[in-house]
Amino acid sequence: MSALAPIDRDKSLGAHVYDRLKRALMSGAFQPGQKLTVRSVAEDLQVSVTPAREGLNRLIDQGALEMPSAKTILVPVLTVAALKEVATIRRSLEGTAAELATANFGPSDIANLLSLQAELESAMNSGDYRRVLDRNESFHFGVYEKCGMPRLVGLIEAQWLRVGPSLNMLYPEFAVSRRGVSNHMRVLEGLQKRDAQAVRAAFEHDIDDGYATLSAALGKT
Amino acid sequence: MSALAPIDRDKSLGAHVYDRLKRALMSGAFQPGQKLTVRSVAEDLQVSVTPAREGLNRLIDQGALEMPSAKTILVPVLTVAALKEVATIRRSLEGTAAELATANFGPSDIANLLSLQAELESAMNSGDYRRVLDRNESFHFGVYEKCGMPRLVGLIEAQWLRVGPSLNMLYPEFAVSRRGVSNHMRVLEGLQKRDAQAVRAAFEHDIDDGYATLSAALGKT
DNA sequence: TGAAAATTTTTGTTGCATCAAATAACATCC
DNA sequence: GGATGTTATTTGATGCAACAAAAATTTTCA
Repeated sequence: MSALAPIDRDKSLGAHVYDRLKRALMSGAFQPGQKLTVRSVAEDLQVSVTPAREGLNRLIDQGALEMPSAKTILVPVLTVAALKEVATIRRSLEGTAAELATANFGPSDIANLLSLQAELESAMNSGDYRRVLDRNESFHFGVYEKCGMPRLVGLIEAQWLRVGPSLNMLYPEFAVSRRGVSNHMRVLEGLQKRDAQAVRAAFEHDIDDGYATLSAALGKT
Repeated sequence: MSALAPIDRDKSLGAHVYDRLKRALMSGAFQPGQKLTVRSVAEDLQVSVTPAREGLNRLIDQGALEMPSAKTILVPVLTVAALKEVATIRRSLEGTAAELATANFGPSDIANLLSLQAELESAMNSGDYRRVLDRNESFHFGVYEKCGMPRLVGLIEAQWLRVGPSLNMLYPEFAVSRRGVSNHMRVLEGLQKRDAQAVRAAFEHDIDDGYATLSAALGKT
């Protein structure tokens, strides 16, 4: 667990632990199946066990970590069934967020997305898969956040957190899939035409493609 | 907070606290706006502050409780904006769960729902609003749980928990609305015909009706 | 009388020792 | 050798005292 560094203390330590673990999870610092312990996290982050346990429990609550038995905390290994369920939830939630966000998009917002997409493609061309994943995330949430429903966006984040670790582990196979590019293009077109249904459809398609790719990669494990 | 009684100790105390608070919230034991404290919950449930705090924080995490400042925990007062957001999320999630559940329904499952609905209507006729709410909840989750996606059902539960306290406060005005009956009827018809889209539509309609009623009642506060 | 300041009380957070249970390591036996 | 029983270690949970900050209360003063 030395993939973590000490944190600075201003607000709640438990919240800090949660944030740091979340980022570590999304950036692929932990392997699926890896065991975490309250004490090791506490030591790495230089806090006592109480806030460490709080951060871990929050992640367990939202399904970003697993506790198969009373004394073991694991980074989840994504099963095909779990992936399918997350994909189903994501389709509902992200489709809705995207649909609602469309009306709130102005030219400058679209310009921001365009530059994000450009960065994504350049990262893809240079084989920088980690940056591909990062820009992809920014693109998606750049749209969702404009729906003006923070609780909805929070739920979506929780779903991403469940797939994050496995996604990172498989990212060369995943990020190399170029179908995502055309889906994002259709998002941008829909946004420009203010066609909410088209935007929703593009995101749903993107999620379906990602699900298929990940599902196939998972089967080979 | 004397609306709570001591709990028995077998599994995790924090989990128990969470369960008890959840039930208390859904059954209307707390008023929206009411202040909760770690110590009072700990005392009522006869546990130390650590598991009490854990249970409270879990509820805060999923939005069933609020923490407007660093030292105050509140039962949320539902704003119109929050209600609208919850209704949007519920439409997505519950619509999807209902749609997916349809294929898994057999005759005995439908019979169970029918008797639940009969109990609901008899409770409504006798003016037992609390029982109306209870049977309504059982009806909804009786369908959703058959979709075979526990994570999805968990997300739905979290949404109900957000509306629960305010729902209970207003339940005479809310439960008296008879539009729910015809929506449930359409659910049952759709289930019998195995028409997933009809079932989804019926639930979405039910949620919309509930939103409208609650929204109106909320405005009068 | 009423607003501002000072004081007391309340409150969530944190660190840590302790506990019981689960896990791991090891030895034993057939 | 492999299964089984035994011991040692690790681990999450819990209770509790101490702390700093926020709230509530009281006092002060114009």
